[in-house]
Amino acid sequence: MTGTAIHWFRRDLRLEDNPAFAAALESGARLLCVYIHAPHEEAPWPPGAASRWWLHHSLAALQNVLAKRGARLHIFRGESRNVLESLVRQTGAAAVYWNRLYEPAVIQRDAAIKQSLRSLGTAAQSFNAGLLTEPWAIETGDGGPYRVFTPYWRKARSLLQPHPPISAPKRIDSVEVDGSQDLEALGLLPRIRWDAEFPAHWQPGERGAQALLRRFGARAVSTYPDERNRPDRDGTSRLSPHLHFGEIGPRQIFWALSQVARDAPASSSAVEAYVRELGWRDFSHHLLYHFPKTPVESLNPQFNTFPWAGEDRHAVGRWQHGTTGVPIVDAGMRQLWKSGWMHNRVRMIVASFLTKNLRQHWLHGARWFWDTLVDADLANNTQGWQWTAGCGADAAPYFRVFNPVTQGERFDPDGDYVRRWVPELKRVPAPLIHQPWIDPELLGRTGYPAPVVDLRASREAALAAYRQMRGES
DNA sequence: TTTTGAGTTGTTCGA
DNA sequence: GTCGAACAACTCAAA
Repeated sequence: MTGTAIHWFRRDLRLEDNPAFAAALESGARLLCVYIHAPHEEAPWPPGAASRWWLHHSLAALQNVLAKRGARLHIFRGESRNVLESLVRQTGAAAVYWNRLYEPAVIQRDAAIKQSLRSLGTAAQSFNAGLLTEPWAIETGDGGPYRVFTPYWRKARSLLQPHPPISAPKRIDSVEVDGSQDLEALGLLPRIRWDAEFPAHWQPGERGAQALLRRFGARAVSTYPDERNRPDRDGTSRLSPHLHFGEIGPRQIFWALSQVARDAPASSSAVEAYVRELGWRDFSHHLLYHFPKTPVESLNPQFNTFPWAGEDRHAVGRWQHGTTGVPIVDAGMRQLWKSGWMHNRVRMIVASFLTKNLRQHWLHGARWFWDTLVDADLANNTQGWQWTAGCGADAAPYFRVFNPVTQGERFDPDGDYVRRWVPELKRVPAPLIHQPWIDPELLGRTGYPAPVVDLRASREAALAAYRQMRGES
């Protein structure tokens, strides 16, 4: 055994197919496992409340699997750089290993840490554990970044090969140091217990991720292309929060689903459809890396003159709490509040409603999602909101305003999704469930509010606003 | 350099 | 009920 190495866990909270962790073990050194809580270093987007809930339970799960293999997860708080340098001094560690992240602030921090460790004579090595392909590895013919998904994906997909995952170690030869904190001391759990229902929906940690992947690969993936649009069904993988925290990596998923397609060729086009969604996740990171201002600025500068309606706290509040009087919107917002997650189809509907019907700036929506989603991810959240608002890369054309009644009737045809999350409407029959206001007497009996805006008039106002912006530029 | 083909997820209207 | 066209040009990426 030669010396000590540090593995710095960040958002790679798994043991299987963890390249940095595997390299640290491979080095033959004894291993010090570290997590450093430093949310201020992710400013201006420190983890939101739902993310913190997830992180708490994911770290607890990681502590358990490490303990079973003879290692302890050391938890610290403070400045990442100070903590790491102090640990290097204490242990005489020859190397620090970690997996890369792609948020602008974190990239800067990590670059500085890498440089300072090396200047102290400590090796610092980083790896890719979180993406199929890293942002700088895909270039246009001119050597620039892509702004359109389809050519991006053609290129990226052509370079992609499935690789079997690196196995988790059975036994870890570990090092321990003093000064580690209790997980509870990080204060990640909410003081007001709005997370009461979360455990019924989620199992944070690597085991939970693997269980979902097995279930998805065995059954759901074959019907994914159609079912993924149905919020009333359980047709999606629900892997997004696990991916965000690195409890599973996209390359593990790609490998597992490639095996499914190999064994059952009929499912291969469905597998391809899902892998393409992993491609969108990569593409979001590609855009965030090359356009680092997009978390706070529209990618399309024309939108700097867009006539937003001005912040309407009342309307935004009703949107946040699911009392807009538009059933599919309210169902989505309440699903988000109660479970920390919202079906993707419904995310588009509620985002279109906020940015177009209420004409509120997309950042109001992005910030609420950031605080309430267990899968809140800066790259995906930014791109998703900019796409819907029409100001992002490859964005929806301006005239594409979702009609929540039509969307409800098409994708929640029996109204089951609405009834599940909006119990006031439990007894409203299918023909009216997505527009109960057309029967005022029925609406009165339910106690459900009338719509906060007129759908037709607000759609026209949104289109007029876009025309105005384009006329000015 | 210029040209060309193409572009996640929709809605409305009129035939 | 179903179908196709209009909605708006514009920018991207590659030949």
